[in-house]
Amino acid sequence: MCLCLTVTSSYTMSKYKVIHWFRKGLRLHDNPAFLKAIEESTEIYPVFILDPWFVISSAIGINRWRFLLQSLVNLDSNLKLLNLRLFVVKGKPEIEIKRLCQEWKINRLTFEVDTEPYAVQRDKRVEEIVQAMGVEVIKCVSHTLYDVHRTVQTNGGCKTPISPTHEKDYGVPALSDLEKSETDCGPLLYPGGETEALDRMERHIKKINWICTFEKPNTSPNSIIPSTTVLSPYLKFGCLSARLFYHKLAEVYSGKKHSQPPVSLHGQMLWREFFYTVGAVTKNFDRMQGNSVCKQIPWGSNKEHLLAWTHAKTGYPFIDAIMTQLRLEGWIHHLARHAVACFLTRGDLWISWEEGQKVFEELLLDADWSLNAGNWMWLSASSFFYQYFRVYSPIAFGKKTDPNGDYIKKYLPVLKKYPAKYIYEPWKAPLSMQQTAGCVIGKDYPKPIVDHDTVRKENIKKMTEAYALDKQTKEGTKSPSKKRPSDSRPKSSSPVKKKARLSSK
DNA sequence: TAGCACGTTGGCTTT
DNA sequence: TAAAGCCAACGTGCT
Repeated sequence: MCLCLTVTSSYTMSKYKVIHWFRKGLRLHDNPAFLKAIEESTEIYPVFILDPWFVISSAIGINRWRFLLQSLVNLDSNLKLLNLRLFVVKGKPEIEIKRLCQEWKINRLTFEVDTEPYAVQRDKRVEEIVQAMGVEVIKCVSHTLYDVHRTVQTNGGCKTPISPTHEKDYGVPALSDLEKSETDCGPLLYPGGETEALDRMERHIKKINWICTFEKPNTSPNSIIPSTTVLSPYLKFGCLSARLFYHKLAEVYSGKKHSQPPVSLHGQMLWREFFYTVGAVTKNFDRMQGNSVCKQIPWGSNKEHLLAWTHAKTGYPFIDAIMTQLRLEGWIHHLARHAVACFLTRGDLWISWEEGQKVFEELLLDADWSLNAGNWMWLSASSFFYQYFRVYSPIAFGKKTDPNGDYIKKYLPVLKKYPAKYIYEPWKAPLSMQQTAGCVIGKDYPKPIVDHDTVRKENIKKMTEAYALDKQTKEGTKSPSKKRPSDSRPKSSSPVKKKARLSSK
């Protein structure tokens, strides 16, 4: 069901001149705010604003820029099928929306609610400005599924007034218009846009057995062909509706035996929901300090190590292959994210998860604010997950699903002649073998920047200390009246209870 | 002494 | 809230 909020309605007209402001939600299917926009409208201006806050920021990598622009091109194409056009505008949203409302004599503004902190502030400012101008604001905070064809049938009467200079004034820019270069992009494995999103979803939905038996922990982090759907970039930009996918899955499940949350595909959607929810209501969710759910851990700083991790030069082929795939292709498997995140933080390098979060924010096509912060806290055992003695081995973990190291050889071709025995630890190969393989460790490929066995033990000890200090600090800030005597607390619980508690999360 | 049963150790680890 | 628990390799002692 669509729950729309009409924020202000200063005067009533039977017909509206409407701006629908696209931000996320770059799609026509399951888009109630857009549907609202074309209801009762004589003129509709679908607008996307290239906010300098994003354009100037170096925090968005080239591959995600390409994905976004492709999504806009596709959105414009799909709008054309409805006799509509997209207007792409550069500038600060509060200024541009105000200008366009005046220029086009707009009396209704529609958009989809966005819960990220920057968006919340931005939207509040925009709303105040247009309300003062007597523009009705409609925000949709919950949705029903809408079929595009039904939308067309119901609303064939409205159109976008187009000037002959539309492309020049409001066309989707090319990467070069944003002073970014196509040649910096990696291979185009995941084209942006709603059309591709729906195609990709349908391709997976057809695999009934695969959907019904899907269990995330059993998928491979290092297969050459992705072992999961790679719908995440499309969900991040809203090229695909999360609810549409959820319902499609439910249709497949219906009447059949199927896997369950948290490991099923439905489970993955619920994890997304979980992080969005906690991210929306937790202050400073993307930082350690001032974040009520985050353990305070005295991370170190080592610029060289951070650079080595960021640029795939740690000397651990499994880690470096993952970081190479991330930079080149913009997507890595969830468990691969675990492996490199653990390595950067509590496992090996003892560097703050906030640094890793920044790198992922730049390089991931699916970089999603809430999920990124939440998962970094998870992996660094700063929140949600606390079993910090479970450290991923940069050597053993990948071997389970790729004993021959094909994944490593693909992304680190310098090691392609290494035998399977040494592919995860090439520094152990005899020098003669290194020479025969054409890759001498320390010369053609880095030596390991840390000794995993050593730092792992040191870091686990540091985590113990950090947890103890964190607990002490938290107890110190509690009011004494609420403090329970320690001997009244249950010392332990039965395995059954523990299990139940874990799975109820 | 091979072969087996069983205890110990070490390594690893999504939800 | 939070130093567990699984598994496989290895060791030991017995027949």
